[in-house]
Amino acid sequence: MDQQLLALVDCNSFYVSCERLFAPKLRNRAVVVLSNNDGCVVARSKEAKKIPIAMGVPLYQIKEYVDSGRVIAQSSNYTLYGDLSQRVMAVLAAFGRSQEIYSIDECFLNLTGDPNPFTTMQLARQRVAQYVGIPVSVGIGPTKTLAKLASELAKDHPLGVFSCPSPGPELAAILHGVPLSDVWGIGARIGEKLSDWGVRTALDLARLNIHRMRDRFGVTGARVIEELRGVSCMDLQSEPPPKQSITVSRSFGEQVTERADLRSAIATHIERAAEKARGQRLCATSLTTFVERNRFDATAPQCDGAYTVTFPVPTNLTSELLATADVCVQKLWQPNGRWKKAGITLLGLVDQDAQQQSFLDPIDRVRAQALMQAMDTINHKHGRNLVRTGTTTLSQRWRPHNNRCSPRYTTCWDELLVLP
DNA sequence: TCTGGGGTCCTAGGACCC
DNA sequence: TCTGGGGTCCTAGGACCC
Repeated sequence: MDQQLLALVDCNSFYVSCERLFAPKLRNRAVVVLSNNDGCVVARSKEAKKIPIAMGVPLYQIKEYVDSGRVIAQSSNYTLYGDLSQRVMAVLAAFGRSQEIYSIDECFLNLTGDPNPFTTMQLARQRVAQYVGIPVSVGIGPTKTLAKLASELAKDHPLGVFSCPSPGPELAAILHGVPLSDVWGIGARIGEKLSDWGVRTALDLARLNIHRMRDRFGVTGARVIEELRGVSCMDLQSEPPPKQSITVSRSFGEQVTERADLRSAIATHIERAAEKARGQRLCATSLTTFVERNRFDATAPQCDGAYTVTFPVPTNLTSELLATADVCVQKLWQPNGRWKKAGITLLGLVDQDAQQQSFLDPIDRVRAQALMQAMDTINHKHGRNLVRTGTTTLSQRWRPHNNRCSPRYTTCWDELLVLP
């Protein structure tokens, strides 16, 4: 069995690269792509990173750069990015045994057994550039975490591909140069706490006592250490796992205080989510509506809230989902509320086609059992071939303990047939 | 004045059941 | 007055990712 070998392919400044395909004047310039309402920066070109412009900064904070022409700010076009992403992924799929599409601009490839992984990835890079026109960086390593880390190093590498050495002094030297915050899975919070322990670099983390990490940060923390040591804890998933939730949310352009405005926004989000669910052939068991105040405004009254409605039968029908809007608004609205954001999440997703099945299964089971009993009894008594027919109805059973309903099936026998 | 949107996983604690 | 322990389900909240 070959030692596992993975590659992480990452599109460079993906949204900016997409925009550059159709606007050559954006090349070699500092470019940023903005979020939905042109609110803040969600992508930066290499030149913009150098200035530096931080990820996520609001547009007004870099207004001077934009006004002076030093930085070009571009509105986003997610349909375009989604389309180009599919093309990039399709080209890359041919270069590994299997592929896991991790995000819109990244995928893992399984290179296990490839005698020349570095050459293969150089070719992959060329092909993507040739067929789609998007520049990519490739990191190669024995675990996802190391491949990811290598892909960051690849961005500064002239060949655009970087291969992680096997665990040993050479790898240790590399990890020593990587700040903790660049390690996949270590965010701001955990990074800060680890810093208090004197852990500053990826090497410090790889050498940390794993039990200490496990006690303080759980299994996810311990996994990061193992992966940095070359022990794979995260498998490549070539089949995308089934979706668990669908969210639609938006910030308001300006604060909302009116009940009707809140209802209107929620209704719009529900309609959009219903479309998404039907598009993916999924039905929801529950719908959560949430509202938030402006978290940057300390004077805003506390009016955050969430309310969940559970459906007796999973649904993706706009009308059925929309019917919950009024009760949600009623629960969440308050006289002095000033809201900045509203959204809805569909949860408990089940396959639309399988849903029909699971809905019928219990009925069939009940019916079949009752039928067999009835037939046994009658046929035993009368020595004849008898069978009963009837209707099965679905009703709800209230569960006070968790404020939910569960389905109840009732069968009503109404006919006695004699079989020939 | 102006600050995105969509996900996942893990854990702790409460309620319930046997 | 005494009043178990183990398992499961559910939810809220925290942390992370792109």
